[in-house]
Amino acid sequence: MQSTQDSVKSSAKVTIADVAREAGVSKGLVSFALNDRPGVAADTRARILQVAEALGWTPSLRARSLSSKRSFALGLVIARDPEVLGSDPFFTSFIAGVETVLAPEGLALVLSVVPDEETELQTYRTLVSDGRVDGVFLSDLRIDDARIQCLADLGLPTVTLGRPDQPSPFPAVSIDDTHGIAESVRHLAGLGHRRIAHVAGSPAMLHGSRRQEAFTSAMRAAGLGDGQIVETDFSIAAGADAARRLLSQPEPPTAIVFANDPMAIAGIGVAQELGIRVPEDVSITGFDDIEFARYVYPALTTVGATPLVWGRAAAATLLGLIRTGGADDVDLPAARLIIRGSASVPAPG
Amino acid sequence: MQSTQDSVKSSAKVTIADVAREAGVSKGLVSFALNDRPGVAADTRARILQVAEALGWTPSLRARSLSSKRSFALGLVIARDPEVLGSDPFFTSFIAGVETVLAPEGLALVLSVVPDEETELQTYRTLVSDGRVDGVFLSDLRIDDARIQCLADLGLPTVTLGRPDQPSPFPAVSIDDTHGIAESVRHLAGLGHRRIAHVAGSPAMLHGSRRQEAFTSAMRAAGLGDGQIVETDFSIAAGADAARRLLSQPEPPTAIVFANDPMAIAGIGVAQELGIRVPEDVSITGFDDIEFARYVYPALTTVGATPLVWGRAAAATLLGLIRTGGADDVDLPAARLIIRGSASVPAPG
DNA sequence: TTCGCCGACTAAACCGGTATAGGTTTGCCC
DNA sequence: GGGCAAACCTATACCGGTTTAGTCGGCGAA
Repeated sequence: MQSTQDSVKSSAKVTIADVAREAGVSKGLVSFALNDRPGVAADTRARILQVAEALGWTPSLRARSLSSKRSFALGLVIARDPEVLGSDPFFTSFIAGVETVLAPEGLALVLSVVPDEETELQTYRTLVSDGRVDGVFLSDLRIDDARIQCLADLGLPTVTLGRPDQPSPFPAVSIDDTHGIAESVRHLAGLGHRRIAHVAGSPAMLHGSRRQEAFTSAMRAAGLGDGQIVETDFSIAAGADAARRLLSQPEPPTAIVFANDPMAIAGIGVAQELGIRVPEDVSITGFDDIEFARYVYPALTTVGATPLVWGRAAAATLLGLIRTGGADDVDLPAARLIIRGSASVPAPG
Repeated sequence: MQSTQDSVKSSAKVTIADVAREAGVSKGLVSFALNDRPGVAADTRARILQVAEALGWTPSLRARSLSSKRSFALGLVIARDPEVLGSDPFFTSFIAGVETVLAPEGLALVLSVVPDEETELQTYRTLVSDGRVDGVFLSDLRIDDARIQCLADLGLPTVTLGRPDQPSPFPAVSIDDTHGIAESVRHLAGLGHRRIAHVAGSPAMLHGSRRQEAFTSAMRAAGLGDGQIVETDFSIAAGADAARRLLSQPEPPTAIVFANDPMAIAGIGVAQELGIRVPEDVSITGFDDIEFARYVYPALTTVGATPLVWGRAAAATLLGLIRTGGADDVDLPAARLIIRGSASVPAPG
């Protein structure tokens, strides 16, 4: 209140040189103190940090990027038809989870939405050659996924969402979704269903084929044969088509296990449209537990995925990989079946 | 195939200095040629670019950022409860639209998902002080929105999604959503409905209050009084609650206009749960035309928004603002009513 | 012929950090 | 008391572009 002090003397950004001068040390030492590295006396370090604080100095991200060859950002590339993407709430929740660990670290998330795989590979290359990110999340793993080799070649630190079907140099953060499918089948079998069908996701996608396998083996284990399977691309439209096909048969299944919630919800809609009651005439289960699942009628019996938790774990793992050069695989708790109203005992006969 | 040529001689990144040497000019001139500025002879420029091409030179984004004080990235901050966010497909489509214009320009999108407004303001400040972005999109405009002043103070180029209710220094990219609401009311009135209710979004949000006003004035214009209105926060849960409240009344409305699709879909669920038939006993309309709208039963009569187009327009406008220092407001074509099965003539009586 | 000016181009400073090769102290040991 | 190493710290060269202050040659006007 009493001094016409500096501190507002100029709106020019304060730099490391200002801090160094004010603290009576060299730029280099300020840098060392900031990144707390050995070789700085404790009291000197304290003084430097205090001066920095007083001057309100924030090291320039840009300068840091240039000299340290890091970018302080992580990347996520999503390859999907935007139209289809919209109905899948996975990514928004996943990203929210990622943010919870990035934000406190001062890291940013660079997001790309691209239409196809070729563009996706190109995007990774650009991301690397621009030095835009320090690492990426690899999602929607596919069978024999070309992106793994691409990212390995690029030398870009990566965390895969799920364990690839091929040798991979990257840590995987996975959630066991086969358990939930098996639980679904057991639940339905326990209710008395014998003709259970599966609307599978794309067999080219790892979680699609894995859930399908889980379905088959659970069916066999329950002594129900292989069960009828219709493959889709995970889209709502495809799910609706599959449901229509299954339910229009002479002897339709009494229960359908859908590989994701959007398709299951479309399935409920198709059944109703056909005058088939859910769950009296056909039981339906989904996978994901998206918010809609609780609010459609009947409420969807589904398997609860936790994209937010997944995002958090993936971000923590990627951060560890980048900082220490290595990271272990992480296995999240298996997704569990959530019982609501869309599955019940089959109609007699 | 025949020459053991260079080009792979060293994996070291080729820099502007390499290009300059190879082309026999100075670094500065290469820079001038690259950013095609006056003062370079046409043939010299051509030669430089050709050498750059031959050497496979890509200017370092980091170096460019440092010296030019730009970051070649745009930002989008979303403040929402991640749980609620997931059910709203708006952003994924919007982002996809944004990407279609950013990608060809070599720009990246930095995305932040934050839990509340205070964090959002802080995020903008960090984004600016880190020089992380060259501009941002401001979405989910609120009444008397504090973010506008904040962004103006920060001097961050901004495009608002919709026209704010206060003086704003920023260009607005808007879509008229009142038209669609009015169309909905007229459609329902034309079918013979007299008791029409509105499940409004948050009155604190601009599109919430605007749609509500549009509803009210359309009702009056149709000579149907003010109509019953329930305010929500746009969330599915709130929409379900509102529907339950409305439909449990002694004299429930025969039609409900929902401020968005997720709430409308929840509304259909609630009605079915209560044993109220849609559309026989109650007609329902939504807003957004999310993908689910086509696949629930009955298919949702709703107003078609076009987030992808919006994203494209917003990105183009923001780009223009950043590059030329100014940009005009853009008005997208009004959202139109899409008639499906969830609204029909009311039951007699 | 000479001056002035303009367009093309060069050299070097600069952006704001990081990294590294020295320089001082200081303390300890023989 | 000289020798030496560890602990601290400084000076300076980067990182790879952009930008500015000049340099230089040539041409039109005086």
